[in-house]
Amino acid sequence: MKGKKVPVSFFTRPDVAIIAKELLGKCLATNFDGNLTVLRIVESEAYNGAIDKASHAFNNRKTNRTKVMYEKGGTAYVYLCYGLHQMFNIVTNIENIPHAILIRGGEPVSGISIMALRANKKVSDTSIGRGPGNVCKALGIHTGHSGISVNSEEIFIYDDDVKIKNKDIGISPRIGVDYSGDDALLPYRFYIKGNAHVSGKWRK
DNA sequence: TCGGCGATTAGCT
DNA sequence: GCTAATCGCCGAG
Repeated sequence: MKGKKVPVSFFTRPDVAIIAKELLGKCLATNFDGNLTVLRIVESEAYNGAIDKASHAFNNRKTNRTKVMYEKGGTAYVYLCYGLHQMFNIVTNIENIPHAILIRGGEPVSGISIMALRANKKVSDTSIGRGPGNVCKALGIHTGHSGISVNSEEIFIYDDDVKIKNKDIGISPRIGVDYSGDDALLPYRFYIKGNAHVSGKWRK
């Protein structure tokens, strides 16, 4: 791996949408059992805590599952959806403010053959890392990793100085959150335009 | 304690 | 385009 780890202070800043946008182009790496796998983040979504109906922590809802979102920025929040897909989020802001960023898509950078094996796909398959469930499958992340730091030995983010130009960044409403009324329209999804590893699928 | 449902995906048609 | 798969979470009772 080349480049430097993103410090925890990157995630403890107050504006979750800016952090989500700045994550584009950075690398998300996992290192389980000596198997290093890396995806470059190409799609992300911001969840704005207590005032965001689409967030699990809306209205400061705090349960056994969501309590991880109240940790300080830089903590991983992983949960199971539809009984079979795991979603990987990064908690942001300071302690007790439950902001989070969902990683929705990534381009394979390193450990590609391992990721293909985990996903039961070919190395050339661009659907590895496209969609939040696939990101977790490729990187080997599961709900047991919820609560650990994203600046740890097992999971970390690093910056290898790949710069994404503003004109190459697309912004849109979030996917799959129709149930959240007006908040479903918020422009909290960020992606790299034209990248093959961005999930383009819209619900309904 | 119980029952409905979800920040989705893959595989058909 | 449509839908089954599949199970932990959470609010109601």
